Amino acid sequence: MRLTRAGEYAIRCILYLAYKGPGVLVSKKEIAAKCAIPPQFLSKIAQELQKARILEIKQGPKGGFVLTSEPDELTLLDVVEAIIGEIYLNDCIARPNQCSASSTCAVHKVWGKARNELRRTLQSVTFKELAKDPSCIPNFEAQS
Amino acid sequence: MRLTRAGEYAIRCILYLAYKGPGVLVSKKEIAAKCAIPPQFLSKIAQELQKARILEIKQGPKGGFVLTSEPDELTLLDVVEAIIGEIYLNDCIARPNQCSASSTCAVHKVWGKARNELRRTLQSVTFKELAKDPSCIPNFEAQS
DNA sequence: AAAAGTTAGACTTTTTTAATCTTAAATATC
DNA sequence: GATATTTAAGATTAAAAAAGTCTAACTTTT
Repeated sequence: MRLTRAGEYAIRCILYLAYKGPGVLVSKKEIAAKCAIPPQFLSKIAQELQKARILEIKQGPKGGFVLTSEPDELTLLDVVEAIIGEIYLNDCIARPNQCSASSTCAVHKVWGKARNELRRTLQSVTFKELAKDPSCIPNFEAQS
Repeated sequence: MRLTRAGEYAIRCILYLAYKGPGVLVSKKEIAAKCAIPPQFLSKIAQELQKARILEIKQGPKGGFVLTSEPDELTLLDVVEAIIGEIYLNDCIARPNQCSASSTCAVHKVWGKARNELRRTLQSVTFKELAKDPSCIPNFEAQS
């Protein structure tokens, strides 16, 4: 019951872009270095984020990533689910047809509730707020 | 971000025992068959549950498992954490020393909050309540 | 056209989860 | 007490998922 590392990396990456400002192009190299993300792995993550229309990738020299979403509309949930897919806490809820028990079952309901709460909590936080607090990633200030 | 199958099995097993009543001995074979759990895997799960003092294992012929906890004091959280350990939603919260960011970081706080909510929700449900609704596992009634 | 930077998909490695196998131990029944 | 039944406990294997890397191709600036 853990967020994958890819998910954590995605959050860091977007946080960094949000800190730099929407519309500002930042090279992959810089992000990888500042956020301690393996560069190739970052590419894959960025691709997913682009598919979700959270950022845009610009190729060629002077290429990099640009945040296209508005930081005050972009939530933690958006980024997490762009990477790991819609959040489910257990298979029973994720694939109801594979669970032989009824969907009205009491255990089922609890997990459903827990899932909704979790999603709501992650949805309540925007990157605009998060980017205000640069303590989340070290050395945000140093160098460009 | 999913409950492991071992966790789901544990819930089913305890639900079945709670349904039968605390203090009632049920054979491993019966539980495995009714709850669709691989018998050997059930042994391992039961061992963990015994360590957590949720049930007791009785060996020999006429052996099996007995629920030792009171169903109205035993929560979903107890059973889940007996199997998968204390719940954490991300590594950053689970192993603070490995996260280079400060523990006062805003992202950190959100995950901490989400985790607390999740644990609280799972803790709010007892097996006494759950066992009232036998729809969770099929064929509860059939046979002994 | 060349060089710099990124893509995209396949591939490999590592880790985790799931399940099984084997030998041993406990206990009811005869 | 011997035997049959039932579960224990640890090692091992298998499967699945996650993490990361490699390669060849594509874009764009100069």
